Amino acid sequence: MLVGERRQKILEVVNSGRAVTVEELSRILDVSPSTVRRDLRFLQSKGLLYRTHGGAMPPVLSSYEPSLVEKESSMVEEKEAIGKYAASLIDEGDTVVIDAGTTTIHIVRNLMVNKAKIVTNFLKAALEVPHKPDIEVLLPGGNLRFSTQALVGPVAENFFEHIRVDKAFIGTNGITLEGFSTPNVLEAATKRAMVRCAEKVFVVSDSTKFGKESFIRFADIDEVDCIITDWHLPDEEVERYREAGLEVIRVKEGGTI
Amino acid sequence: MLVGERRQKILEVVNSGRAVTVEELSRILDVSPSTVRRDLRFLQSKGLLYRTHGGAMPPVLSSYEPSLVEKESSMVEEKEAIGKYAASLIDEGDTVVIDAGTTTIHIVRNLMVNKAKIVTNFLKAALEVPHKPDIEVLLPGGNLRFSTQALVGPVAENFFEHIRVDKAFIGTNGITLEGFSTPNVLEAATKRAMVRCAEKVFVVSDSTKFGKESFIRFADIDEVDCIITDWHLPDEEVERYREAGLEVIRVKEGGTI
DNA sequence: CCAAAAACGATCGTATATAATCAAAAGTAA
DNA sequence: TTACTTTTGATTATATACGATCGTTTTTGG
Repeated sequence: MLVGERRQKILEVVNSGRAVTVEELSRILDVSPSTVRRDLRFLQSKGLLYRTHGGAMPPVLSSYEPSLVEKESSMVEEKEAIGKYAASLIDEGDTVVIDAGTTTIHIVRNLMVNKAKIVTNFLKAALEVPHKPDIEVLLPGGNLRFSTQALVGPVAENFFEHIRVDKAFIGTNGITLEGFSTPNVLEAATKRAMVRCAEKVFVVSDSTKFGKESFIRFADIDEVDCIITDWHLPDEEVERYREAGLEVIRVKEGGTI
Repeated sequence: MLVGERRQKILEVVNSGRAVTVEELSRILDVSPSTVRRDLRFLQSKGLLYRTHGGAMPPVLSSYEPSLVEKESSMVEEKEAIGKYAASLIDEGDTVVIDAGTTTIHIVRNLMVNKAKIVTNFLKAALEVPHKPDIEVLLPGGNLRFSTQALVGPVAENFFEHIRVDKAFIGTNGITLEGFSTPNVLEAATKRAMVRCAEKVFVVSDSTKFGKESFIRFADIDEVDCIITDWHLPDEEVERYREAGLEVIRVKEGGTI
């Protein structure tokens, strides 16, 4: 069997959604474990699977932190509606920070203004900002996290500590009455810096994140001005956050309110 | 049998969906393995099949081979060879700067090391660095230029002024005995900062840039240690730059010297 | 926490595939 | 015919793939 053929078979097995062991692949493909390991290393370097001790699994299942591909596939309509509405809040000439995430990407895709300064630590977003003469895209420096395409670390934090912007749109993995949280320490630190550099802070998040608490808290409830979420969030939940002093906006399908 | 006819038959076999070996094709078509390899090489260069050690397979099956779709710009083979050779100059554990450009992208695609720190102002390159645990990708901040996907401006320059790296690989649009030049003012300033932060400076450029002078000069001839170019550059030209104190490396096709 | 077991990466010798080279053959044009 | 180019197959040095081994790291199960 040819090298490429074999690697293709490995991808078929792994991307069918299940995890597989080195020993198993070695048996199926009739090659030594060494060879299987070499192949897995190669495929991992291309980002096509995730290597774990003893075997491999699809990249989307790689950790408790869902990858971009997976997350983008769930709640897409809701996220798009949220992004569209959030984009409508950006005024001509504004300077705004846009966080990394599967919801925030829809903000830049729906940008309406002709003049603005967009600051983002999200490479995917930076590349999707509409090309207009008076729209400027600024990136902080930092370490690139492959899984989320976000720039993080001390360089990024330092950048945000030295700028002031009109509005920040932040994504999150968990929302409770205590605050907002995310699974990754580095990204949390960056989000914290972004929150602090903005005049007005918006959290954009679909309704499934409410009531969940992730690993690290990056903002207290009173550090955020407004939550933009979708139509599924129940009234009583909205009420609780309003009583805590936040503005809560539930967008309807299509991004209206 | 005519050449075109034979190649057509190869495509029929391969695009029927299965992988095929050189030996098998040699027998079917009744030509030598050398000829089969020549045909396969030709067909691969057209993106019509994917070559793997020992044979070939349809391009759709080789989802891990991205370079098939992008044969857009000129001097692709030369640039790839230059990039491959430049990549081989990066040692384990090095910290290197990689500039934006159509040649430099091939450096990251051919990275061989397992441990390195890659600093680049080129978003496309940052996203194509192989995912390995000890390879770190660092971006300077800055303004994003849409046309080149490069980060430029004062933020980027300031970043490079405050770091030191082992090697820098810089692209250029013009090379004369006076120095190196590029059309855009902002990018020139960034290149200048990159040149100054590196222990050893390599310029990577295909041979068509020699003798041309672009708008802004970003480095004098003595600020660069080595030029890596392709096999088309004539001997007398090489000699001129060597007399000026530069190392000039002409890579052969495939990235060897 | 520790120790046994499993999996790992690195390395090496062997086998195979490949590109580069060259000379012969076949085709082309004068 | 001759001079020239293209195509081909044989040759050879180089590159790549592979499995086995071994010392190290990670996981597991007390």
